[in-house]
Amino acid sequence: MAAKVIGIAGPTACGKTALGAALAQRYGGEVVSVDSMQIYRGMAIGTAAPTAEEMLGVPHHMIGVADPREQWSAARYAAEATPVIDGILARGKLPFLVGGTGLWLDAVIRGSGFAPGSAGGAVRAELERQLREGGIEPLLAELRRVDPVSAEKLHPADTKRILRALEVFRETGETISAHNARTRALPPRYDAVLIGLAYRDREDLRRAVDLRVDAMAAAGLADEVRALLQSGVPRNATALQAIGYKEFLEAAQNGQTEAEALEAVKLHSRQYAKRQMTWLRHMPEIHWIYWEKDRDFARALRLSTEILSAQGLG
RNA sequence: GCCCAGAUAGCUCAGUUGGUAGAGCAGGGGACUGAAAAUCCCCGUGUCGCUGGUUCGAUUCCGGCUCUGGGCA
Repeated sequence: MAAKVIGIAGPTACGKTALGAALAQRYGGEVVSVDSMQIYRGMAIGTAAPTAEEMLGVPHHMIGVADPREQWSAARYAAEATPVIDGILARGKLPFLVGGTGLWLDAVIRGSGFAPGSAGGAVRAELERQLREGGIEPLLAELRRVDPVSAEKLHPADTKRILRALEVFRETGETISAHNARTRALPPRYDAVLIGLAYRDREDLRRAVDLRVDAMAAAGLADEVRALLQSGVPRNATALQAIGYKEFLEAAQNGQTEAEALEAVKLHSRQYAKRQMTWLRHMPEIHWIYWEKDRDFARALRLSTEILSAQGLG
């Protein structure tokens, strides 16, 4: 029987961090962040990583563990987070997986099911060269030949996934569609109880995002971005694709003000939240808790414990 | 007060040699298995400022009015 873990998901700025820490405190658990940008060091402000006070004395893992010059992936994350989760379980405690990166959450719970090959690899580099020189058509034709199922599903403009599909086939001889079908059928590594947190009204989300971004600015986001650049993080690093960072790089290039950069951060955060909701909505096993106008934290806590005890926890 | 230019989708604007209109952005929906805070796809009816006139027919042409820029007083 797979071990039980709790997952807390939801769009950005909806209070996952606070709820996760409070629940972990109540249940004597530990928090594992599931966030593709909080893993990088030196990005606490812009990624809204929990502060010491916000952690409520609960141990938090997988925050600030990576060099921002590195490129982490969902697979790398799953490989590193799994022993951490198992360690928590071995100590007889309950792991709370808290974060907004849907794919990563999925990946840890499922157990690493990724096929080999990755950005920076030799096969990928070769594919990227072919794309540059011949365009997508020949590659798409190749994919149609070796993996018609994937070719049918992918839009011709989705070069990232077309390349990845070819990469998997070249690396392993198995098509990515066959690989995915096979790993999907495997039992998940953990038995996860998923709680989703979201705003009932989109306008409330918007307000929360605006407030948070203003708070980040007041906390010194601009300085944090500068410090990252000064420490030698290249502008094209994955870490600097994070919302809250890339906008400052762009603003500097276009001669825009910090205020304009912050407006872009707010806009991109809203659009990101929408994409997160799209991802989470297709997971039917999530138990949703919606914030009403009053954003009643005590109620969210109560509903959460009800969900958990219904699942035989607590 | 006079002259000129503009007034079209939430915003910025294009367009219709007269047959009721379309881009970008915003917004909405979706996809997603080693870049995922990434990447990709789909979705455009709105008194064409108001009001008269010409016309079979006006958002388009003409007159008046209102508003907004700019210029002259």
